Amino acid sequence: MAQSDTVDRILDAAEELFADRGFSETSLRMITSKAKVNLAAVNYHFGSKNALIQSVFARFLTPFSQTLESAFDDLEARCGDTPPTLEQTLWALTESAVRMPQRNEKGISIFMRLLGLAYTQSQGHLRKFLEAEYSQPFGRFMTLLKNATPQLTAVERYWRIQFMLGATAFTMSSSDALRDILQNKLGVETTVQEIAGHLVPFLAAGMQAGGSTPSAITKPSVA
Amino acid sequence: MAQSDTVDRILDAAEELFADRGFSETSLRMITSKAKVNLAAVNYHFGSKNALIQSVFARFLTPFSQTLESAFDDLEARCGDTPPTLEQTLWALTESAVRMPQRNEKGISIFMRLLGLAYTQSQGHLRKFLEAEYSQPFGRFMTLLKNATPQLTAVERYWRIQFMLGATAFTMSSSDALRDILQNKLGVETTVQEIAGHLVPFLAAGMQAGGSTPSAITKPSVA
DNA sequence: TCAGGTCTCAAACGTATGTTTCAAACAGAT
DNA sequence: ATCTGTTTGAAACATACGTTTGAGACCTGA
Repeated sequence: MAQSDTVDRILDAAEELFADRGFSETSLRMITSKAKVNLAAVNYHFGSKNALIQSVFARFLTPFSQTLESAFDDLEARCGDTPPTLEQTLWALTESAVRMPQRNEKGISIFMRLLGLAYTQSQGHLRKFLEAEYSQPFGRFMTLLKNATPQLTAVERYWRIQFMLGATAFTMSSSDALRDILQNKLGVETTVQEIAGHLVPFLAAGMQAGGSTPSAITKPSVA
Repeated sequence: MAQSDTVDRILDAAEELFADRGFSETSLRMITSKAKVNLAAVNYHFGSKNALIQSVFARFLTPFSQTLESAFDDLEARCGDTPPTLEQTLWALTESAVRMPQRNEKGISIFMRLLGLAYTQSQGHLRKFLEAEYSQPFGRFMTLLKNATPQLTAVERYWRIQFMLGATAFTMSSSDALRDILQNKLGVETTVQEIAGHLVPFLAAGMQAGGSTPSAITKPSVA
């Protein structure tokens, strides 16, 4: 073999196992046996398990962030002086995710699930790595959101962005299971694209919700 | 001591460590040393680590589900024949969570974080346990949601409920960190109650969002 | 052909985990 | 006070983990 494909085999196996089971619950031995590769190859090629985790993210996040940047470029060019709307911004993000070239039919699900895991299982090292490598498109997305919702106070916008991230990360991270449930309960087949089609209007409506707290919440009674 | 408090000490320590670090990342030795209890006590009192995890959930979920049931009873009594509105239903849930008697000032955060972990880290055994033990209040909540949003199709409602769960679980599971960030960035102090005050209108608006997909999403170009 | 670097392999290392063991300490009832 | 079942204690168990080792295979360029 001209150049070893061991690296890619390890990345493929790790990506799928991580997405299925999480990071701590996936051992190097599971990965190497699925990849049909020697155990030592991981530490030889990547140095450590943590570095492997970061490499798995880098492999799809780097092209994705480039796709995203150019989608934002297009959007801003199309809008001229007026800032893009909230829906436009959300759709730019969504389409960038969906359009990513996939290695296989499960690609987009794995992609989403890994993103969700990155948020919820963040191992410290992963969070630092992602912040260091991909803070720019993230910050740009935040700026677009800010300009698309000038009516919100900073505090309100902050929380609503967290809610959006939560709804997205959570749903996508278990999109496979949720799709199966829907298939069994209502007999409906669903694509990731269709999930996004439901999600974006939900997020946009929540983000632009009117006046807050219709009934003031009562303080908890101190026992 | 009349009856050993070892069990409670273990539960307290486990609850806090699980909330901080997740399940797989928390060892029995961490728990027993934090609880100042012998290692073997866990297996003696609970049988296994998995059973301990379930006990941690049972300790706060059982009283919570009772509180929730009576909150739903009150709500339905107050509404008479007309079904409760979406906001009313969401507030009933939120207030039940906030009103739960807390063991300490971090109680509500830990409560929320554990719920989030239950969803994202679900170990199989935990999911089965929760479904077996607490399906009734959950199903009742779903019915209330259904009656409060008759305009939605079943599929649309299904996805929007997932989005609500995601936004809630995710936000609450990292509410401590998010509150710290807000404190540092904007100098704003926040209580969990206030987070709920932001969250409920967001959820209600998203749930009742109007017509879907303002711009049809394009199919991914097959490379 | 051969030397040198790249890569693979089986095996072992040290550490950490969940669990078990069994003797000692304890409690409450007789 | 003594017995009995319950709870604790220190230690060990078996297993799994991430990582390291050193010898061998392989390819490449001279």
